[in-house]
Amino acid sequence: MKIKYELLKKDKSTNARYGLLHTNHGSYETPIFMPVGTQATVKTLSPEELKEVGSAVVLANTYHLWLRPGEDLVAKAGGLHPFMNYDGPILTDSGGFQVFSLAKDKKKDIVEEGVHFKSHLDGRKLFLTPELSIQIQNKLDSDIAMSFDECPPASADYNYLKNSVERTLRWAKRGLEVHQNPNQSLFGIVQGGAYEDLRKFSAIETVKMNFDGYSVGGVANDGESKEDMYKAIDYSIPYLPEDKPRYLMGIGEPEDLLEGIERGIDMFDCVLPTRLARHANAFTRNGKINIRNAKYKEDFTPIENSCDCYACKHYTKAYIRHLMVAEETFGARLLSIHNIRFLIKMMEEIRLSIQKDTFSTYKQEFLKKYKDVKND
RNA sequence: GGAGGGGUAGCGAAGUGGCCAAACGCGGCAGACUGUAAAUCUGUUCCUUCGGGUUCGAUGGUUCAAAUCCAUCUCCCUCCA
Repeated sequence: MKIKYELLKKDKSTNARYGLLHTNHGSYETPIFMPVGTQATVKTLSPEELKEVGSAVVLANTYHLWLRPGEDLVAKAGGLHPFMNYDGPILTDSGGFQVFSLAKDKKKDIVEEGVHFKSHLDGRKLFLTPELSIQIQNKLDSDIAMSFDECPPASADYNYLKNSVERTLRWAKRGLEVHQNPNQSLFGIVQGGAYEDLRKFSAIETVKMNFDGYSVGGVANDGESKEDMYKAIDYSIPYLPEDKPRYLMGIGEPEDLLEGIERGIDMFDCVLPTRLARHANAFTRNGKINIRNAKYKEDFTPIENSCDCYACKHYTKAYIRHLMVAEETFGARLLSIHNIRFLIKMMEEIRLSIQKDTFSTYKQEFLKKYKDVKND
């Protein structure tokens, strides 16, 4: 069975919407934040811990699992769900982003057929095509597969983007044609940088192919300004159908989640909560803090008194700081739990506010506090 | 008592006449991170009113110039007695 999106409530004053995402592994409210587990694990967290923080969908990555351990091995295990012991929904990214991020300063050769590039593991030559990406994802047996798109750098000019958008459309079609897994949904990806006509064209043409959901891509590239990101969303959303989920790829700063939701996004994924955790940063209602800072040395209070996560219920900043300074992995785990819980709790509150038509107020008040931040 | 080796920034450790306020590592202090080649990377780390000032165990000397050469003292390590 494919996923199904059920729109339950539209915010009165913004494009924010509240809905339900029905999957083969449960139904979940949207907007939703999805943690990233590139190599079939959300770094440092067990599936049980993911559940405990209220997480539902997790991401895994086609490129990485293709290279290691290989999609056939995962298929032998019965697919990603049994392989990683996760019974919630799994979304696989297509590898399009890796072509961009791994080969940033190196040789890569994007041709009509696909992309030639080198393995980050052993340097051997690889050739990834839209068909191969989809076939791998079929075998991985994720709930949601992503089209293989080209993720152009933020510096790409109009002409490059125009060609890229057109090629991404052809790739989307090719992927759709070979997609076979009846239990797996497939999303199309809208590209086009911050250009209104390109985003519009990309959205309209992608929607014509009738995917199970649509995402706005190319917004988490380095060098991309927030303004361009918001434009990319604004220019894409009007052409996306209301009865399908909209997914903003790679975005996870609290401010950006609010901006995305306000513009009509339902799904987000981001490595930020887990990466920041490993780098000793914690989200708080007043902004991010670096728990390694000397000022927390003797701070025997939780990261946040108001937080209901395992880390905040049982551990102090002084202790977590000690763990991070001593490079103990438990520190990264506690911070990952907290950071994911922070974003998920935020989404819970946002969903409630949309239902009560108070999203705008919620956003305003959240940002007001979140900005007090760095002047403490 | 004898022979040898050595004392360099918070620690370890290069440097053995000028390019040395002194490599590098660690530690310290900060910062970055948005579809994870990231438990990674970057900056900074004698004092300063940014002109400069004071450093390489101590003191004195040689030299235009000393962490680097000489003398004395002092402390540490190894071996022999």
